[in-house]
Amino acid sequence: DWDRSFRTSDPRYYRWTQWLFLQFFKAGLAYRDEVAINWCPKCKTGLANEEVVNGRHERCGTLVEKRLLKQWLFKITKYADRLIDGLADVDYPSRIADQQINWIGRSVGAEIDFVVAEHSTKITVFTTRADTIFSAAFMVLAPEHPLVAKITTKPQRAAVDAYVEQSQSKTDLERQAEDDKEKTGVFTGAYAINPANDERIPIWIGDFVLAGYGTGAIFGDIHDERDFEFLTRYDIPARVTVLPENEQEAAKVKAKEYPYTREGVLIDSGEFSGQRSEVARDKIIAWLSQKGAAREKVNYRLRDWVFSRQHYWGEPIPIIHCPEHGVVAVPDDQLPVELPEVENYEPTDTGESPLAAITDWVNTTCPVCGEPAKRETDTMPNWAGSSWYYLRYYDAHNDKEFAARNKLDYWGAVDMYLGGMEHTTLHLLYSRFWHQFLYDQGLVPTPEPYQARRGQGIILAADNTKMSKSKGNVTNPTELIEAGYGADALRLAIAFLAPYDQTTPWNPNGINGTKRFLNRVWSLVQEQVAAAKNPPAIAEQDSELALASAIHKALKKVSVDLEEFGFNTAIAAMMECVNELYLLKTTLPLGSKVWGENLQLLVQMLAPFAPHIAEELWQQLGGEGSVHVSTWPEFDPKLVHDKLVTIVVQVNGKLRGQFEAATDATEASVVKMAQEDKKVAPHLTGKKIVKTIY
RNA sequence: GGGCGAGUGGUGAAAUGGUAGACACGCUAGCCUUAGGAGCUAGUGGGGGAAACCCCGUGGAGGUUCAAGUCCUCUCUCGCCCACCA
Repeated sequence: DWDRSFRTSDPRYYRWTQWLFLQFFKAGLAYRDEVAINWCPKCKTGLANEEVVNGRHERCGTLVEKRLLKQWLFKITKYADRLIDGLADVDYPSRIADQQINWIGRSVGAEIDFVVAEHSTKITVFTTRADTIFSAAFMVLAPEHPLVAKITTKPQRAAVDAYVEQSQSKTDLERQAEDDKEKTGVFTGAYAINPANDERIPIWIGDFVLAGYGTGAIFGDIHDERDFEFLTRYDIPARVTVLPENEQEAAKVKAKEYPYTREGVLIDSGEFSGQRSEVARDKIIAWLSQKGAAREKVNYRLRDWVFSRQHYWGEPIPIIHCPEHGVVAVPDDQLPVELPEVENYEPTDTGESPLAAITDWVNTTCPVCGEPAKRETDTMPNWAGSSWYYLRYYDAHNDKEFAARNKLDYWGAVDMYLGGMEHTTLHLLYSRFWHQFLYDQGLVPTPEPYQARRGQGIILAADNTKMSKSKGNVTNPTELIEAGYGADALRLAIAFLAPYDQTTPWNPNGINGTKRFLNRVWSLVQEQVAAAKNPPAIAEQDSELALASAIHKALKKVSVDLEEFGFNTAIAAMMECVNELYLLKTTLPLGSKVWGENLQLLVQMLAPFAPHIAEELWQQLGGEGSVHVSTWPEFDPKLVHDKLVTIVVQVNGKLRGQFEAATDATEASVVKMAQEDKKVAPHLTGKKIVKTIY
């Protein structure tokens, strides 16, 4: 419906994107914080975690750097559980749901406090293996951990400072240890007290510990592969507290031959010795909690969503900074905050948006006090406008609300949402988050935006890599159409290529087949239309029945396959049907009313796949109105069943013969026919039939 | 290292546990045509055979079953996603 079209870059649209942002802001879910964010030096902007793939910006492939910047963030982590649980109520393919669950990375464990010896400070660590607490041999802080400077002893200061500086200059990719690269760290000189057994353990810093996950600190022991590697390298004494039940294996574990990371039986763990580790885990957390040194904690791999961009192109974040009143929302009646006209929209390298240079735009007044204030100059990411666009289709031109409630109620959730797999942890996740928030605010009627989701497969180039403009391996559809194939043949070729959700290479010759098929349909109808001027006198009932049967069998297959996205097999069924019609027309002359009616059914089936040719043929066959608004035909169950069925006979599991039998033949008669079949009989002579399966 | 998925002809692919390779591409031969990069007909998994027909065959090894591409166990390979996430 073209009356409902709009652009997300149009101020009449992004006015509401800004308004929705302010709802997040007012609910405390959009906040400003100074964080080490991913920075793309080429695009000169900050990025969300989701936009960094293998240490590179997913758009341009540039190696991402870390920068400490004051940024707008969305508290998507608050919705982590909802984003997981909501998947149970929608129809998504499991690989999409699994990927989102995996991305959110829910991890249940505990936070445990270690007191720093000779200090009053505590360091909190996160662990999923509280049962191994008695084996804690050392502690490691991320280089960015706020306590590093405070606890480092004088003799170690120089080494620690050097290490911190070195880690900060590394990109994420460089910090990631590859297989041959060893973990590095440096001792702070300080010690922590293990709350379980009061042992002193050394505190190290190491860049394999991530500042952004958990508490940025861990305790290390022999029951973790990374920790094992670290303690081996730096010769830190360690103790085994979990043993496998297998005695031989347990001996090797005791000898510290390798890190034992699975569940087992606790030893050397105070009152918990002798218990199964998975049972002891919760008890130890409870025990430490009583002492005030631990609490249950769930962590997520998901990070809060960095929402600021330092681009000109983006919706301005509708915020005013007032020296007196701080961060103030732009009042609704002053929306939209439009992008100013500029000479130069190139990004700067300062971490500031190019908007910051436009003083007469930046300088404004505070909506609260009317005193001079400055506009926020960061803009929103491309994901902002796309996070709610589907709602705007319900009420595309409303200038009072983002969409009227009665229209939202009427349309409800999106029934079927098609899109690429690459959106799974970007747009699809983001828009579910927005929608869940809007639902909580009472602004939309459904808890989830999309009832069902399907991901289409990617068509690869002939070289088996993804078609992309930058690689220049793209087959341009326009060229095929200009080469005389037509849009219908192209649509069919794409749909026929492979199952809808499958990634598959483009076969440049496939379109020959679909064009040939359409030509055959076309010719058949032309013959019919011409012959109908002098209809044949004789009609043969058996052939007419065979004709209807061929059509209805295809109709059944197409009807079922359409619902299941089985487009390739639906098209195959129509091809099969047309092949059969070509055989039939030799015994049943074209031109009859029966032919006309059945060909109309064929054209109706074809219409969703080849809309243009179907419309033309529909009119040639005398169809009323447009084929595309005609009622989808129902297949006749009586016609899809054959009168004869092929019976296949196996003897001792081997295929020995086949014959045709009437569909309504009795079991006894079919068994008799099978035994008497001239190919089957020789395999039975001189043998006793033990069992017959019909 | 973790998660998910997939391995079937020369190619893309079909196949509620019941005739493996539907449908198509490509190829071969023939027909038709002034011509074919059009159309039509026939053939096209491998091996054997004059033929009827027989044997083998869905990455590999086992298993369940009257019957396995399909179910189970182990294993190899490839693809996608995530990844020092404690």
